[in-house]
Amino acid sequence: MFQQIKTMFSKSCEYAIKAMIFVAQKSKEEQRVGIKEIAKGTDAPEHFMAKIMQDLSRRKLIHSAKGPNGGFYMDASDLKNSIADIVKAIDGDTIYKDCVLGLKECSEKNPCPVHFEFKEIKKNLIKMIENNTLAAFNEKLDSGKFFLRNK
Amino acid sequence: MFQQIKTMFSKSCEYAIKAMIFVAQKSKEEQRVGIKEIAKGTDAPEHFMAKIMQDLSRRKLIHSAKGPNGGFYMDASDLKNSIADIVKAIDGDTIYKDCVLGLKECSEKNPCPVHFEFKEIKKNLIKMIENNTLAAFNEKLDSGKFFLRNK
DNA sequence: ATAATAAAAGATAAAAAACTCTTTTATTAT
DNA sequence: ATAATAAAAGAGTTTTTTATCTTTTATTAT
Repeated sequence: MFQQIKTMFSKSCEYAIKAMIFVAQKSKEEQRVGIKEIAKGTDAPEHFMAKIMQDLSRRKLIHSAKGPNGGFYMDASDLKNSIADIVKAIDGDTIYKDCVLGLKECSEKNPCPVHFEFKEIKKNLIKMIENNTLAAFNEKLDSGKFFLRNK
Repeated sequence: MFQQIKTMFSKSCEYAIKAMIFVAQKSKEEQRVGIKEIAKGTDAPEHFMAKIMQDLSRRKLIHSAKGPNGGFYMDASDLKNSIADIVKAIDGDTIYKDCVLGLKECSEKNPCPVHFEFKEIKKNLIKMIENNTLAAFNEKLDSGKFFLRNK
């Protein structure tokens, strides 16, 4: 079988997380960031990223302004959003409820064979994405220690 | 955005894990299991599952025999395979090396912003899927305590 | 040898995800 | 008011994944 890529999140979600971190950093100095700059800065296809930004905007995870000097930006409360909030907005909350084997009725009382094995993993994953807010990233991300582009 | 499903593994991989567990259980009493029975027992589309079984067979994770009384079966060494082996066979080993944000060059020295956050999670996930062999499941899976069908 | 069985392989179709291009709407500055 | 700017929205296309259907090959039992 030749699936090249199978990552934890969808491509859209990967782009969304990158974009949010990118804009978060620029938002420190009250800058608005245009879609072209976001696409370049995250190495994502511009028009595809535009769609994702629309989604994020519609879901109130980010602010936007049309017209000259317009673009995307974040206020203090936007920076409180976590990776989990972004994932929920783009990929939905299936990561919270869905069985790893895709079973609809999988539960504590009616578990699939791998249910209990994955329970802890998922708990840690969820805790992590909930605890990591954009504000927290902003503190960590200082000059050249991390990167968002595909080199 | 309206992706209904975004699970850890691909659909093919979910089916593969279910099928392997299903056949593993039947293999205790030297039974061979036909593709129809596997599809029914795991609530998967028959012809699609057939393709997956071919993959698993080609990759030597399971044995098969054509003709009357033929079907899929496992020997003792097949039962030593872990969930990780199945995942690697179907979804590839991207879970081992790929960056959560899809960056090709992400590494310890050149990390994406979420690299270190996800490092532990992935380590635990990998440990878990490697430690859970089919043989181990066979011991755990006793009468009606777990299920594989979508009810 | 022949018929029946069951997996393997091939070829195609449908659905979802990823990506692109064009038009519209809102805002700002002149 | 007008032109320029930039996001929003609409309408595609392409690629990948999932699923189905048909033909071939191997094996067994008669």
